[in-house]
Amino acid sequence: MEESILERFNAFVKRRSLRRTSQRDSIVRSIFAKDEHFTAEELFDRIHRTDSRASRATVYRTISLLVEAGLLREIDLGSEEKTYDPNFLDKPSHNHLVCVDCGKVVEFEDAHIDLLNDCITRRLGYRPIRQSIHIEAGCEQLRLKGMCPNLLATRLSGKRIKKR
Amino acid sequence: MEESILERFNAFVKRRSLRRTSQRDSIVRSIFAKDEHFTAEELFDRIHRTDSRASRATVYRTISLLVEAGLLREIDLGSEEKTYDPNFLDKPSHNHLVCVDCGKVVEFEDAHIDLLNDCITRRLGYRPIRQSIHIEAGCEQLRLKGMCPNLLATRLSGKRIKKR
DNA sequence: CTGATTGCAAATGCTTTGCACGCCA
DNA sequence: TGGCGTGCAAAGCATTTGCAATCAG
Repeated sequence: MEESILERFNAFVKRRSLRRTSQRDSIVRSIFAKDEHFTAEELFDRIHRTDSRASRATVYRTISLLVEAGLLREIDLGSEEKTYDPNFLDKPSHNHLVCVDCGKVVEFEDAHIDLLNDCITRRLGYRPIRQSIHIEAGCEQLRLKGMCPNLLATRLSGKRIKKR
Repeated sequence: MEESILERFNAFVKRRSLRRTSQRDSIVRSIFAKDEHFTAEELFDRIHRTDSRASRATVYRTISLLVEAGLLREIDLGSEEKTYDPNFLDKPSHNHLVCVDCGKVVEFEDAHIDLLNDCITRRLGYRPIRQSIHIEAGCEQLRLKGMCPNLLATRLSGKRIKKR
């Protein structure tokens, strides 16, 4: 799975007369080893926690290349930093729900929504290209039972949820 | 119309034991005199082109206050800087379509979309709070007739359309 | 070989903040 | 009068860029 993405990236690199390097390979592998969203800084940390090595600048530059290649997408989760989503190859038209209580991000696809958005776009006189839905919602569990497992997990992991 | 918003802001200011100042008044008036989206920097320029005076810091600080007061909303139009939308008081649940050709932003509301999003949110086990749809689309006119009036207007006005 | 790539540090650009002075209540 | 508010410049931060050394093809 990851290998095929690496191959696609290398094909892109060749097509553009760029060069394959160990840093680029490491970065691409690191990104697609998980299905998690990440910021540039988080990716830089993740890479440094393994044997691989790549400078901050190279991480930023490779992310840009991946976005240009269409293998990675920048998404808006409401955080200050740019966030990237490696899951658009599997789910080309998914959307995001962010829990305001625990910060958990849920990905979802919905054909009805896609169709409706397409209709709206055409009715406005435009040609649909891309659409994304950002839902902010609260834990139903937290409201009903007074607690939410993700909230707990989030606190324990010390993950910060920055709000704009 | 703008006056009533100013009144609401001043009520908010009083409720929080803050103070009414000429700078805050000017900034609020300037924002709600138009229905245009803006960045902090654009607002700062706009204010300085009139008789009013307010420092950059005060502009930023007042924008934050307005967002806290629920009178202004931060939106994501894909630009690098934070963009603000003064139209949520009139249209509490509108969305944005951005034309990739000319950068024009079209606001639209749709009850079907809102309902569908609510259903999706509940089906995922969450309590709906807020949802926003971001549509990127192309000028149908440009494709069919080879030109788009907004594209021309945009170029003449020298407005820059930054892409992320 | 030759030009692309990397790493470093410096530069950017938007936004926030510390501080002294001024002004609203 | 007591603070809150303002303006200025400095600080912060994520991201980008210039440049010399290095490396891929």
